[in-house]
Amino acid sequence: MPTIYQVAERAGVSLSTVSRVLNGKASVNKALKERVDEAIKELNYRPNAVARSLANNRTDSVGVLIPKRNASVFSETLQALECTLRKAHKHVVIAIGDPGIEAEKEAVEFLVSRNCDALIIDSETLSDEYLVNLNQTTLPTVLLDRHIDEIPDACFTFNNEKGGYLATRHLLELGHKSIAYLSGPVSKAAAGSRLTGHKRALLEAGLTVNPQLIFNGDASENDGERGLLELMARDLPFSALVCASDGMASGAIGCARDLGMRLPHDLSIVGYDDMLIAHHLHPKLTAVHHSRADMAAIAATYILNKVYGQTHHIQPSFEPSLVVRESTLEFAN
Amino acid sequence: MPTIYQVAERAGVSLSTVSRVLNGKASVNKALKERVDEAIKELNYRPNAVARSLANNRTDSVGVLIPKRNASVFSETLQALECTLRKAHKHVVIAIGDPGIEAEKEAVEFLVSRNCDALIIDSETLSDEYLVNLNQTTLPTVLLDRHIDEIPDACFTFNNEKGGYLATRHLLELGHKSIAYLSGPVSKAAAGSRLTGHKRALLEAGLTVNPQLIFNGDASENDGERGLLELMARDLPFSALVCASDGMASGAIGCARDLGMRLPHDLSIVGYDDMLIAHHLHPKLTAVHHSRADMAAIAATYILNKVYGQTHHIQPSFEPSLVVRESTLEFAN
DNA sequence: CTGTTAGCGCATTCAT
DNA sequence: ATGAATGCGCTAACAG
Repeated sequence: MPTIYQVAERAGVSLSTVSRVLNGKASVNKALKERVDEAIKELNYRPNAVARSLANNRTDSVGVLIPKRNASVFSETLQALECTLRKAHKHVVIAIGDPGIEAEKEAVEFLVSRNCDALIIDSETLSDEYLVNLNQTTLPTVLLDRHIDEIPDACFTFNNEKGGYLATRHLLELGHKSIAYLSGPVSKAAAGSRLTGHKRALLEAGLTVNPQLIFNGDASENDGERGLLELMARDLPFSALVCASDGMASGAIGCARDLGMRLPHDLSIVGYDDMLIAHHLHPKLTAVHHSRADMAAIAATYILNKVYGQTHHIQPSFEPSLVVRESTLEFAN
Repeated sequence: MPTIYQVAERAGVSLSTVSRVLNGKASVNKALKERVDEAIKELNYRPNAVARSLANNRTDSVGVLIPKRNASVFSETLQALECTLRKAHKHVVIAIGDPGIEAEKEAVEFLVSRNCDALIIDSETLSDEYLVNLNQTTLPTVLLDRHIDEIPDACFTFNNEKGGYLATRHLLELGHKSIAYLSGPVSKAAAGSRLTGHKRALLEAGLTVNPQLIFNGDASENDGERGLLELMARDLPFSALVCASDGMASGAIGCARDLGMRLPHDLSIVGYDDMLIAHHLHPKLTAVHHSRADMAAIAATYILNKVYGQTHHIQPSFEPSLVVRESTLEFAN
């Protein structure tokens, strides 16, 4: 590997001059510049990124912490991040969080020890305090799918309330009057907001919120099944079901089929997230969709602006929308 | 950030001594070592990875080129790679290949320019020649899911022939005599091998290979549907169908259902890959399974051994296996 | 076993 | 506009 010295020698200039044409900040005599460019080509010179990093205290890398969980979210997020960052000549160093707060802290440590210029973190388990501190004292950090009051600018979240609202309103518009709800853990903001949106739609339509029609579970397929069974055991009739995740919807669909129900005739179901499986379920799942890719791209752009002084335009919001497929049907009395 | 000098000063030793206790290669007087350790703790010193890289010409990073395609493969591969590399204190820099040979070359260039110590490449489009040259002249490189004769050690592939064989034998064991086959592009080694395995199973069972029962398509869902329709149009009865990918199986299942067939009674179907969707399809898909995670982990371990002089044991092979679910049934005449 | 010294390749003062 | 000198933080000879 040739160094900047050899380029300088071949071009008959000092290394400072080479450095200048390389970085293009200071101006250089045209003739010299050409000689340098030629030398660079002849030697097939490539600047050494490590040396450059040491000299200017910057690695042009951003660390991404992302948990294992589901494949769709994982790949959509990562692909969007990498794509927008690489276009800006930044590289992404990944750390995949094993579950557990200690493991995630370790992963962050790892990223920090790698001298990343910034961090993009998708974590539910790390504490607010830790993240705020990280962002303020160690490294510029942005958060995916999470909100912390102290650092609003660094947080990117979906409008879950609206998503919950859209799901339920769709069912209402189809004429359903009795709508059950399979909720994720309300201790998590996202699940709570979705439920809030659901209730708002109900109230707006002049209906009342009946707690007997709401099941609280985690977001798993298993709890989708459990939830449907329990709701039916409560013996309150309902013709439609909103699931706070595609996984729950999948579980509910399987359960309904086992119970001999015909879908969507006997029960309309809407899911949430619109991941790959929504399309593969039968009937194909009507679901609330939001784009992780958009969120990731915007978060990355924010980093580009803030940390690297670029000035991309940031489109401010990404709203959920409803994708209507085959799992919902007009209410037929 | 404290430097090694400050640690040396505080401990009252030279920076070499600090470096020695840090790297633990040369031996250091116990008392001195303790003073150094203490100073490190007091200052909360962290060695600067960039400076270290510059000094020893090594970044402890491995570049991973992986194409966009499907989420399951993407995340499974990446997670396994990252996990095994991070345990060894190596970090992974990712480049996600946009389709196209030029884009992938650019991505490799990007990784190389980042001074990765090694490359792990999952690409179908880059030419053998390019990859061999890369591995031999630029950087140690391993290939995922691809074989090149010139560099056998650097290639990690599945036993696709066996997988195709297993799929068909399963059907034969269930009593099926007339088995159709939806093939991926036979120009690709993997698809070709699977088909070869299918034929071997047929021949072994004393049956003949009927080209009329074989459809050649890409691996897409669409071609699953197209394939089934075309096979049926050929008017040769068959009671079972092997699909060379889960995607094709998904398409075939949807198509069969649209045709009013009852699955698996009217047609047994087996898929290949056993990705997430296999579980979500209805009926749940019986499929050939192989572990991308295992392959990725082994490839990473190979790098650890070869590039970083570690001596992990490499379990030599990862064989496909058949996961029987609900989409195959005994042949009932 | 320990300290001194000289790079690793580049960016960046500071003179000129 | 150009070149010489210095330093980024660390490792690795080398000498003692």
